Amino acid sequence: MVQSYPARQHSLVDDDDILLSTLAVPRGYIQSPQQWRPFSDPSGFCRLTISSIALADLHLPDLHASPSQGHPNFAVEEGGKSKEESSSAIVVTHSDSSNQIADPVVYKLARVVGDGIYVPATDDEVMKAEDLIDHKSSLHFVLDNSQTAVCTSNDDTFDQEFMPIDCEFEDLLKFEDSSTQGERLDALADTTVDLGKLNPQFEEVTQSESIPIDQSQDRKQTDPLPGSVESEPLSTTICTSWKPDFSKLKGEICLDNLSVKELHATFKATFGRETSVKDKQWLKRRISMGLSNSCDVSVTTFNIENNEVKKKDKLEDCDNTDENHNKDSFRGLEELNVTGEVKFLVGQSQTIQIADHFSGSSKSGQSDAPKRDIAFEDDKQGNKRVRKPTRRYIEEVSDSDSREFSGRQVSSVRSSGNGPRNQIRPVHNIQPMRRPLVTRQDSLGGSGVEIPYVSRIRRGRPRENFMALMKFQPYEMGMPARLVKKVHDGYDPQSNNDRENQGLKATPDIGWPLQPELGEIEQYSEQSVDINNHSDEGHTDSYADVDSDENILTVPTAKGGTRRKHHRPWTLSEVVKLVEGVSRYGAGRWSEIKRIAFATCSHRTSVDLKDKWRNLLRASFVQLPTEKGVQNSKKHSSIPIPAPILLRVRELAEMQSQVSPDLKAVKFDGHSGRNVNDIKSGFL
DNA sequence: TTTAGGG
DNA sequence: CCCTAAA
Repeated sequence: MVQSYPARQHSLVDDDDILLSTLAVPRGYIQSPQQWRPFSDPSGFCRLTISSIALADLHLPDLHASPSQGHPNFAVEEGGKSKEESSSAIVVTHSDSSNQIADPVVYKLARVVGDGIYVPATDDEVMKAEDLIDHKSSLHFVLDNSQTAVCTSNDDTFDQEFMPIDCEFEDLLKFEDSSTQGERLDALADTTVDLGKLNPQFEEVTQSESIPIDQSQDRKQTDPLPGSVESEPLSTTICTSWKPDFSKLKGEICLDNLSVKELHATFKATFGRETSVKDKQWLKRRISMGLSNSCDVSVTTFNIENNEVKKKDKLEDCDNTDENHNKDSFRGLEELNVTGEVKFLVGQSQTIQIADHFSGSSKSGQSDAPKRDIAFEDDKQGNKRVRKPTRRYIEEVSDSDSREFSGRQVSSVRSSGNGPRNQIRPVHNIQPMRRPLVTRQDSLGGSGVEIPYVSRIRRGRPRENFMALMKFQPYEMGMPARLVKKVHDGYDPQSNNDRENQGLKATPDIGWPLQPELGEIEQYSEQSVDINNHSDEGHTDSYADVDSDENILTVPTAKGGTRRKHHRPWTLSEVVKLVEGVSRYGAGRWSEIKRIAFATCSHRTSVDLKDKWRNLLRASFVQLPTEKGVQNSKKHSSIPIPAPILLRVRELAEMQSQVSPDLKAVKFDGHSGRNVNDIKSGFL
């Protein structure tokens, strides 16, 4: 199948061009002209992956090296009209003269010609760009650690970029139960960086240790939250008027020491709005979330120093709640619509600290040893520190939980799994309350030996959801230059491969640079989060173990019916992601799309994507004529696909000439002329 | 292993 | 979604 669209964007993000493509620019640094959509990732960095521009000679490490001290001004200007044109972009950065510590790196301009060749910008272009930048102050932001950030707010889609909220992490989100919230919040204030959670390899190591026997008890010993936790922030937050004032957020924040009043101030600085909540814990938690922007690295380590863990008693809380905390961060995201600029700022400070934390000891965070050390330091301080439940553990627990939900006890042994997942799946009837040691039965020698399932080392490709983990590990981005360099040099040959796949790629490949025409659809990325929440809420538990055994064939649905276990309805956000993926990579590059856009979805194989696309295609041509809104009348149980998305699908299909002739016939019925602009006006 | 296509 | 052929 022939796909032809201008300057395939992915040429910018392909592995070979890491340096070119993974420019990590603190969010907020880029004024994005209409058609350019910077990537962003939860750590707060944007990846500039613009269809027609590229940055050459980037000193990526340098950019990271001085995160919180000062940044180069960074500006993007658009010179051409359409992205098809060979020369449409100019990118200029220059040192911020107002800040001595400003990053001295000067980024060169480059253009990407249609065929993907990078062409250094001419002096003329550079000058032109600089001129623009100098005279249009709106084009660039001056973001110091203490200066005002200009918010791109609603005219931009920064706020609505895809966040990897759904999929696996959704599951995690749902896994918590309300009884844990109070404690989580408590723990948050002194949470420590949970490395293990962030690094599967670390998991492998640590899981051989004892595992928290009783998780739920610990959770309950803290006081519950004031009931407003989930609802309060929701009500007021709208991103359009969202303008945080970072001038109040300086460097390190120790939320612990703040009074309620100060917390309020911080809150406002963080979220750009007032809060009436007086609960200190809540405030701290909220702010932390806002600041941490879903980075799993626990927020409130803001002033952690030298691996010092302040209160070890709370550490234990943290043990049991870090995953919840993690979820919470996400939930915070969903609710608060926390976006961009906050992330960035905090991403910076966080990054720095974490980098400090690790510099020297863990090259890129991939090797076991350093991490183990760090984690065990905690152990030393906290005597009998209960092992943190690792991500996998959580997954397992949720597995067993949902099994119980569906009224089945799974004791079967899958001695020889057919999929990667089976390799790491413990087979015991896992219950949070009683589980001395997780083992799995192995088929070694056919004798069904029980071994700590931890000991099995992942082979071959890393877990797909590994990237999800890596994503929330901003320290990768903030590593001192030398460390980053190591990565690039393939410092550690052993994990070099992994590193390429996860370390470098995972961090940037998170969001989608949205294309202009897709502006409308972006609406749904946000909305879809809601949809996910609401529609899935009821039976999330059932989903939690979706990637578990096939033993369970059906799951009860909210409506009382049953659904096949392995059928997970596509959420709107997933659909949007898919559409985006297709638009970027082209239909057919399913594995690419899978890897990039659905990195967090361990389900949704590339085949699934393909299938879904096929369906979408069909749907788009079949029901497009029915005009907007009407298609909701479908009796289908699946979610209705909003017309704009379908239109987009059709567009893409036509663009990539993958429209089957018979479908094509349908499309000529008066609406075919509609272009995206029409849609926009019609819908927004 | 990935993709395309049928079931 | 699953399965399989083909690349």
